[in-house]
Amino acid sequence: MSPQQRRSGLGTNQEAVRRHNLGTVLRHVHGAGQISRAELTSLMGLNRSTIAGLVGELESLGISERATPAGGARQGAGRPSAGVAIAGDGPCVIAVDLGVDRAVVARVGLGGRVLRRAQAPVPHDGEAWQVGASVAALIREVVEDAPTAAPLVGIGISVPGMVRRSDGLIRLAPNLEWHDVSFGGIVLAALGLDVPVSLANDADLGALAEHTRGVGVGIDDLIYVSGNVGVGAGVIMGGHRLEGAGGYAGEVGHLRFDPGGRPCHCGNRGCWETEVGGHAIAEAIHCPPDKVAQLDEVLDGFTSPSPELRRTGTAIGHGLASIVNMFNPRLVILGGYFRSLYELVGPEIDAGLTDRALPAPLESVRLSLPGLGSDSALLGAAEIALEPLFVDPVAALGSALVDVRAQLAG
Amino acid sequence: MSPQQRRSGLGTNQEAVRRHNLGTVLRHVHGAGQISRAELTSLMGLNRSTIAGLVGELESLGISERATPAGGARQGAGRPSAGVAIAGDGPCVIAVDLGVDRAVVARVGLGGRVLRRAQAPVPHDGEAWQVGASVAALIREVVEDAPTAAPLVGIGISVPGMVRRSDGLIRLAPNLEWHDVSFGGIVLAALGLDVPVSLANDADLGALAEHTRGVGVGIDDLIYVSGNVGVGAGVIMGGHRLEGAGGYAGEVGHLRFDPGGRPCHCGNRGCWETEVGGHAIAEAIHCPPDKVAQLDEVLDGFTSPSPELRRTGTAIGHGLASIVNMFNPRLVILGGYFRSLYELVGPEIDAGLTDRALPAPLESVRLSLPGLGSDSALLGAAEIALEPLFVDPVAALGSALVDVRAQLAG
DNA sequence: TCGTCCCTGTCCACCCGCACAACAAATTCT
DNA sequence: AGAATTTGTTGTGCGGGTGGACAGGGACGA
Repeated sequence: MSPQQRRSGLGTNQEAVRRHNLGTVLRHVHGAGQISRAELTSLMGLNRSTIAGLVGELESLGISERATPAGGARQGAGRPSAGVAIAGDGPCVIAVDLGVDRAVVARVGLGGRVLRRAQAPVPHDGEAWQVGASVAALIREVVEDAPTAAPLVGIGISVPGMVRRSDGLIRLAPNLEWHDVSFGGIVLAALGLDVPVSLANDADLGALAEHTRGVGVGIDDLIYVSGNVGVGAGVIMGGHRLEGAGGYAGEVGHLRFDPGGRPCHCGNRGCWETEVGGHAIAEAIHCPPDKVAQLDEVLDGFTSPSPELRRTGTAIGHGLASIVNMFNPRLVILGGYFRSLYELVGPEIDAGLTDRALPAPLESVRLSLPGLGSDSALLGAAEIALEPLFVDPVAALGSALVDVRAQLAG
Repeated sequence: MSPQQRRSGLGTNQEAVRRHNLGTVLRHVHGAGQISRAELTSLMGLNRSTIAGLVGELESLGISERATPAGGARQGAGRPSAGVAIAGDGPCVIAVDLGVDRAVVARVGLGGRVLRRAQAPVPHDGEAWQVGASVAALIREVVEDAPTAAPLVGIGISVPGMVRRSDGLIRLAPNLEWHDVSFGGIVLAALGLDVPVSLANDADLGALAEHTRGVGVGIDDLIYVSGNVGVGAGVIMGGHRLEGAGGYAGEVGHLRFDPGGRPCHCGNRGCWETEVGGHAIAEAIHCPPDKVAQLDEVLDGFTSPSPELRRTGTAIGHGLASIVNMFNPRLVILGGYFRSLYELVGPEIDAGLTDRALPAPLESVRLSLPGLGSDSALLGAAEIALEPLFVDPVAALGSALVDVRAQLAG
């Protein structure tokens, strides 16, 4: 959601104004990590005294605290502006990055600061409740050292599959072999807690995180293409997540690529994924099938690309061209094992894209590696969990969980 | 733009609240044509007295006028609510639908009412200034009988090509053979006027119009696929137009369809357009190439589809499947000659889509014909010209042109 | 070292816009 | 016809952003 949330046709009353302004201040603090009141006034276009009031409210809510004027970048004369910093025991969230072979869990505070992290392998044929128990154990671990005063706002979970927007149901996670799994409920049950849980697709969250604090800061039209066994994309257009009717937008893996190509697990032939998906690449580099989940590590061991890999690079570029034609992004971020591939066959990918994309969309697009490394999805999960805080800080804190440690013990 | 315009990170003051609420009231009046104050209060969630104040301001601006309680649908007891209707000599806009072989121009008032229309053929090899002069003549015609009091808010132009969002430059209109044409400036120069001009792609405007007052009312995720010699799409996601970095989003005609297919004018092989574009279909039905621009009329003469046409229908369905997978729309509207085709080979299109789309996005999508017939793009052009009125009615009226007739005479 | 300049934080009165309550008006239901 | 119901109108109150006055705090120049 954007500073102005997307309501359709509603009016605005002054209560909503306050909510929005308070949330926007917090969003700026979150984005910058630390920011001066003077910057806030110029960014938001409000009066000094108004900003003072808003900042005061955030402080009394225990979200932010006054900081000494940021030592570094002093620009001109005049009284230095007091900083607004994120409170040490301010609100935090749990972020979960569920991968095909491992789960990463982190406690994350405002500003995207990872306060503590833990991870564990996930069995290949694990049932959802087993994985849920394992994730719950990791959550208990990262909550262990949380300050008593720090409220837990929610849990965000990144999923390698299609997640229904309306209720967070995992419709299909092919590489976990899950169908219609209510993973949020499973984790909550395993924890014995009741906090807001948000789930979303890993590529969508990668896009969100890169837009908030990665290479995509300030770029309002970007796509994060993720290679994680399957191929998917997260799309941000006009500064907003592209979700689609059900939340399934961005399924670029099943773009028609070559009608005479290999059969795909979706039932068709020659989907893009059959050419550039994890299994296709594993085959191209003669990597054993059981190592597909660690494909990025395997690829990092390569120093020079084989001809097969070069051909794969071209195929990636050709697929990206369709994506660029369809969405006209300013930035395409290559995540997952595409990250390692871009190091190896970058020129082939670039050439494939340049060859097949239309001139107009091509001239404004740029390819890039993720700015957050392999943490994009994890930090994106933190972002969606934090989101309610920016829509209505007071309400979000009201429904947050206080003293999580005690709650988990009891 | 939505009721809440997309500003990034700005604060809201009460002046903005008033602007927004006034614009939102007007948007509702525009959408419904006529609406009661009571409906406005419940739609916008504001107090009766606030709505009364807003409606009063619209009346004093000469935009709306008080109407007798809508006779038809009386529901319960109680005093009937006074209606808000669009003023007879209220603001209006000029809408231009530039086609490959003809231009349609209309004067359109709020509520999407076409007050007067005119059209003329456009020479196949016309230069931009010639077409501009012809459009200017049509504009003079439709303005002839405009009430003196009615202010002209702007001109909206639908273009069969790629339009740069930042300045409305026509980057490429392949079937007009235009490159980098500043058509807005040309028309204004021919008129000797200075009013706001907005240009956009015809498919984008088709989507917009169908979303506002066609089959897509209330559906926030839809795609309008337009067949007009070339194939393009207009995308609305989350209630907002999908524009992309440069404004070129939705170029679905150059999706990779069959790498071994026919060469496309874009330089590649086997773009979707080479299978389902105007020229391909003309060939399939043995229609002479110079009649491609009137393909819809030719198709309307058919009663039963040939096997070639059936194959084309399947190809359309397969292409739509890629689009549905990428965007996950709730509604796909088939415009241009796809409209006539759907009457002929609807089952083949449906089957092609069902065959190739993923189950999750497929289950919520529906195909449909345009609700506005062949006027979608024209009414969409009116919509973008009216847009400033909903963002800030007072400001838009301030910069509108009064007594256009006199201005054009002088 | 001191004074000036410039910018910022704080406090105040003020204005604007929405909400709320009370009353009048208009229609339906009994 | 009277009660019930819903809406328009009016006046008052309240919340929230604005703007000015004043004080605080650092940079720069003399």
